[in-house]
Amino acid sequence: MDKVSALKRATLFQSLEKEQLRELALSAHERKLSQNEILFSAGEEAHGLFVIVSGSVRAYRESVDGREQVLHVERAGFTIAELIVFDEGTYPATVAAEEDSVLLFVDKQAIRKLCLDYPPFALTALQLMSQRLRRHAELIETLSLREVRQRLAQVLLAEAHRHGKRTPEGIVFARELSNQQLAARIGSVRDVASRALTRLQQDELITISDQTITILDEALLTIYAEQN
Amino acid sequence: MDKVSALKRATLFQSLEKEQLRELALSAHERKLSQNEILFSAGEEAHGLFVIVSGSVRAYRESVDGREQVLHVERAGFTIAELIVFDEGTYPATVAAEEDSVLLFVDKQAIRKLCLDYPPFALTALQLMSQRLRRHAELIETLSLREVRQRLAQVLLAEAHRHGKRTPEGIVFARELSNQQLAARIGSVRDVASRALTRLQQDELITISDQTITILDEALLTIYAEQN
DNA sequence: ACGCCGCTATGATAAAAGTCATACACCATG
DNA sequence: CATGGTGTATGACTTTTATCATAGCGGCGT
Repeated sequence: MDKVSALKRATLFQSLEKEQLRELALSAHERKLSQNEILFSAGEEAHGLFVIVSGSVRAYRESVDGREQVLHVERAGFTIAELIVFDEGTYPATVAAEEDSVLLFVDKQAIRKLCLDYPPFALTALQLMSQRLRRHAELIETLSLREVRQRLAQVLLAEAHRHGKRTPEGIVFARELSNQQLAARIGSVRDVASRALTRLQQDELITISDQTITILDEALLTIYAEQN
Repeated sequence: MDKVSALKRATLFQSLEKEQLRELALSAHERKLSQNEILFSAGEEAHGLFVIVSGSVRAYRESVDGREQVLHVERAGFTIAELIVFDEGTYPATVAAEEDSVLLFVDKQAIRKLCLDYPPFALTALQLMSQRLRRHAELIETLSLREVRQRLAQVLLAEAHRHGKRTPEGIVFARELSNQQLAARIGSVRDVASRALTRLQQDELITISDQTITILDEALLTIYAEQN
């Protein structure tokens, strides 16, 4: 793998010069993950961050009885666990591969050095952290103030925006998440997610057939997700 | 008010030299808030951040039916809405005064300039954002995976650590939060918070009398808050 | 073809949370 | 001292969410 060009594709390293990327690449090493393989667990000692070269990973927390809540999902070009570079703490969440993935580990000292030597990089890092904070704030609001079916609607809308195609019938996209995965996103359990999905179909907000989901009326579903 | 020494007391500006503080102080201006007065609302155009000089403020989101979820509470020496400096977005939450408070507004351009001119400052900012992210992750876990009474227990433990006094009977602290405020912290409503509080007393985990709360057995309450 | 695995669906029921109504204590203020 | 505001407590009830059990589908390897 060409580590330099892999790093270059990451948003975090956008502002860096070739020379800086080369230096980073020296300390970077590759890590391959099969689907659902755990990269690290919440609370583990942290020595660096990871750049996602291909595939995608999820960061989640789990309760004693095995229930999971996904904090965020990151895809190629993004980084995971940046925050441990700056506060010297342990990993704040467990991270596992959503699909087979390739990552690059980068030592935290190298990143800190970049911040000090090259301020524009620090600004990029701050921007990324800001976006993450915003998304977390959204998630907090959703978990606290909306109910299961609305949260599910939000996830479906997000999926639609990520990889849906607009057609005369509505926004169409391949179903990539099992009921179990949906449940982990919305803070519930498999059974309840299944029912909620059924209900959205009964209410004629979506249709599902053949692992293909159609959002019949985006505006309507959006109102439904946010109202009350 | 001496703006320079007020700024100096903020964690965010810890690493700055006198000269830099003086320059910041030039553009800073004071804002006084009475209890519950709103500083800004979620979604408003943002031009800078605020340093809390005295008092405390809460950042929260609300639903259409008026229910609130507190994201975090900040006290003197801390800053609020730092993230808007770095991602050019609007304010991510509504902020209101928990008690009568004095704040200093600082323009975002001044902060960006500091990041570029003086990298150690950027690192401090990144550290603060990291801590905020960690706390948000905790909140997400709590909201998603624990039930009301456990969330309440967590809030009480946090209050105890913040301003409780250890005595032979347990940790004692003045009750500063109404049922309504407790509810907003744990993502529920007044009635439910009231019942949960009653229940914690029945279970002999805490006692309340005369606006004074005693945590009878910290270890026990902690287990209760986290277990299952 | 067969059983096995992973996934979905759904009925029955229980538990948790929320809603609504009422009552009461406390305190400031006219 | 009556009045209104604020905060608390609690019973009765509904809705939402979770749990448990069962059944079915489709793919896969032996």
